[in-house]
Amino acid sequence: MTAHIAQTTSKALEQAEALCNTRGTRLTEKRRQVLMSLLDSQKALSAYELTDYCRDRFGYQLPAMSVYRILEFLEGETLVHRLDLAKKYVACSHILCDHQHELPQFLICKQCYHVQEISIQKSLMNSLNQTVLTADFRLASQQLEFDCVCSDCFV
Amino acid sequence: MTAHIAQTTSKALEQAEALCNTRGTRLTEKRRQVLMSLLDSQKALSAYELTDYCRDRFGYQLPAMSVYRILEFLEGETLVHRLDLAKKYVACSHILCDHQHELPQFLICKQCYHVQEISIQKSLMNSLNQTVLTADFRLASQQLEFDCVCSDCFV
DNA sequence: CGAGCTAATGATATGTTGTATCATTTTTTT
DNA sequence: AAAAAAATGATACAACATATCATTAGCTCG
Repeated sequence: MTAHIAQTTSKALEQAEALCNTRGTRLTEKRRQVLMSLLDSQKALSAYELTDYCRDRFGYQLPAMSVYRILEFLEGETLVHRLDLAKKYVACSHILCDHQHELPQFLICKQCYHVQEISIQKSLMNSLNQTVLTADFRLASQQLEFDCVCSDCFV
Repeated sequence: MTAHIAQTTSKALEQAEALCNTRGTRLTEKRRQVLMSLLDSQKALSAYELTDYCRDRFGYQLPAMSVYRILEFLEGETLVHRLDLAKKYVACSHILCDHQHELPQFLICKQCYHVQEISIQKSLMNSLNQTVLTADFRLASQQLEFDCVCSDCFV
């Protein structure tokens, strides 16, 4: 039943499953399918786009409510990131790495929703945190998002 | 009919009106009221919150559609900024200044929606732009927004 | 094994933010 | 005052999201 899957996708799914097992959570069939969709689509998708994607790919309509719950689960397992700015979701680009990562930052192309997960230098983040502190605020999260245009979309 | 207005608010409104006049646009009564609401509330408000604010303050229900149009106008005049992250709107904090400003950055308290308009050092912005370029993206705007917690809300 | 519990999913309703479109009113122009 | 342009109102609807209750699938333990 599982149609063609890119090799990295299938490896990532294995890894994701293993990770869930060690944590005593379950990567159910539907959760797996949502994650697979995000991995394969190679870009950020909204919850409703995911219901479409599942319909097209797996031949059944996954209710939006379920998608939201599944995304919430996957986010809790750090397999997926929610992008506030785009109101979309992406697969974590580090599922296949076994080492721990810094908090990610995201560059989101507001034209095509390609997402690049980067890591901003410590010194830059320090300056930024310092600047924010000076104004008597604190960053709510070190996981920043930036509205961008990618090189493909830049005229 | 105009209830109590803080002095800075009334000065800002004057300045805003003058600015519109020189540009050949009109700061109509409703536009004035929306701007006044944002100035007085001292925090970011959503379009729908503004309809409530107007109802409470001016005794009539300004339709959401009108609020959106008015906000669009005010944004065009740089009297108001739209905050994507918060999906809310704030009065520009520089209405009373007569000089030109750098592009603003915003620190938004995600608890109480107090907004601080700051200006990030050139060097920091340069580094950031450089980092983004390295990933083959460009910032869509230099007007950045950061999800924050303000000192009042920070436990 | 099967009754009972928990976790996961489905179905439905509703809330929030925002846009599209057409009608009406107000203001400006001539 | 008539015609044109600008602003506002009314209505419908789209996209994203949450709340709540019903149902189903999996697990546990006598």
